Amino acid sequence: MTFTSEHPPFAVAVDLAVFTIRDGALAVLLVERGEEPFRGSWALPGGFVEPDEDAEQAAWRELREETGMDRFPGHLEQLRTYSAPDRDPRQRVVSIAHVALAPDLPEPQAGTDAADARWWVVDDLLEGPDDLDGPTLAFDHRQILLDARERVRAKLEYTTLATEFVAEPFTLPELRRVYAAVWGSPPDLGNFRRKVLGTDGFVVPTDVRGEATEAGGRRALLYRRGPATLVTPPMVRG
Amino acid sequence: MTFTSEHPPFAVAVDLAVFTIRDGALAVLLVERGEEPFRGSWALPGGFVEPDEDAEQAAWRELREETGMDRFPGHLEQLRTYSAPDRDPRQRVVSIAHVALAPDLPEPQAGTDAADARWWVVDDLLEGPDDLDGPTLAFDHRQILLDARERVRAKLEYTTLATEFVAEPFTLPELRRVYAAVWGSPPDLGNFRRKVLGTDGFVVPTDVRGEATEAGGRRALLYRRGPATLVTPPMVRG
DNA sequence: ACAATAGTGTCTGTGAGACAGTATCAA
DNA sequence: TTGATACTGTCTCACAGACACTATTGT
Repeated sequence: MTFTSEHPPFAVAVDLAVFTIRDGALAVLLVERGEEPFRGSWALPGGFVEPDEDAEQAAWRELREETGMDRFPGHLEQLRTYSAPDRDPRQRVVSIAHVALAPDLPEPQAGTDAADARWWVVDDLLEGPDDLDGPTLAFDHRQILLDARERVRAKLEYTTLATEFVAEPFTLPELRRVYAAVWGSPPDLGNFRRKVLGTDGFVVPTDVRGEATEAGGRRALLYRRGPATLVTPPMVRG
Repeated sequence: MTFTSEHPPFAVAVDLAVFTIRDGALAVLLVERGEEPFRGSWALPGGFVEPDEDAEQAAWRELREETGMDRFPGHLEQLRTYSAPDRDPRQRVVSIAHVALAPDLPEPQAGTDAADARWWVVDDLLEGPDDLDGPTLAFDHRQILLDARERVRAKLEYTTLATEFVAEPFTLPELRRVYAAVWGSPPDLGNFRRKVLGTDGFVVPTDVRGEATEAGGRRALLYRRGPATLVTPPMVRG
């Protein structure tokens, strides 16, 4: 590996697929671009990596900026890096994409360089013959979003990551609705409870029951996240 | 995401953890650095991404250069990107690390900028109280190697990737030795056969038996790789 | 009482773990 | 014939799938 300073300059960015559950559906945060290229298009939030930070720090910083929160209350992990030479028409930009999960967040603030920002139902962006209900995404962000969704779907199978989608304390029916939203159909009720409660450290019970809903029905017990991170053997997608 | 050309220049590199099975052990290709920094240290092979290629193309190119083969005969995938600001003392270098798997390869050629290149037993580099038998790796390559090994270990559980470690045609005992090398102990013989042969498209039988060994013993049937890529439910690490 | 939601119990099949036994080879 | 290696069979247990049943709430 020879280094000479004639190597071409790259810009290095992070892009974020920030997921939450809204109204029973998996939703992702998009920003409307206020600058060329793709002005007016919707894109994943992101930004350039600064000289004194690594990609993860840059991702946390963008997360705080885009959501307007001091401390983003969810999970963040690197997804993969996208590096096609022509992925940005301006110059060579390599993007280190990340996935973030959070409990239902408030409507986001439009950042300084975004015209607008809002949550979109992921299926409206990715499904259907012609992505009926959603806009076309800027850059290669459709591919990033596809990869990010698949990462989340897969990780719900063998990790306890689903708990990052609910605010503490939470009920098991709430947690089950996370799986329903991400996988498209709910896991069997009894088997789901058996798996979650049988996995040591997945959730820890409180002695408090949740609020009554207007429809009536038994009030569910509240839980908090446990220390476990892996589920073995994995759950299987319904 | 605002773009202005004052964003600092990064160099973008690919680094490769190239694995093979040699003498029943998982081995990785390292090069001895002929340039500063870390001159004389051992490092993962790699190089800078050129203006007209993406990271994967750069990785394939490096793979051909380092192994001296026209067409590298194995599997390649992106691992993750390492971006600590001080990971290279010369300037800001972001490295998109990759994992490659191949059947037993010839001794490599030292490249133009490497003093030497050879295979190392991975456990000699990573295990033991003070990495007894191996050198200290340059840059953050010890961490990359740790992550790469874990990726390979995990992927043997739920994919058919093990077949990339053996040349076609191969026997089931050979394939089993791959698992033994990567996981540290061999899976149960009978259960292993049941799983591999019971997974549709994992391997396809030929009607030929392998060569006799000098120790004698029954000659094993030869197989080729099948079209399947996933193993469900996964194998579990012994 | 009834509807709605939370939670329990149980039957059954699949498949992994463990390991004993059989087949085929060279010397 | 012996030792070495390849291959088959089987018993058992854990656990997921399916689904019926009970419990607790509001109206």
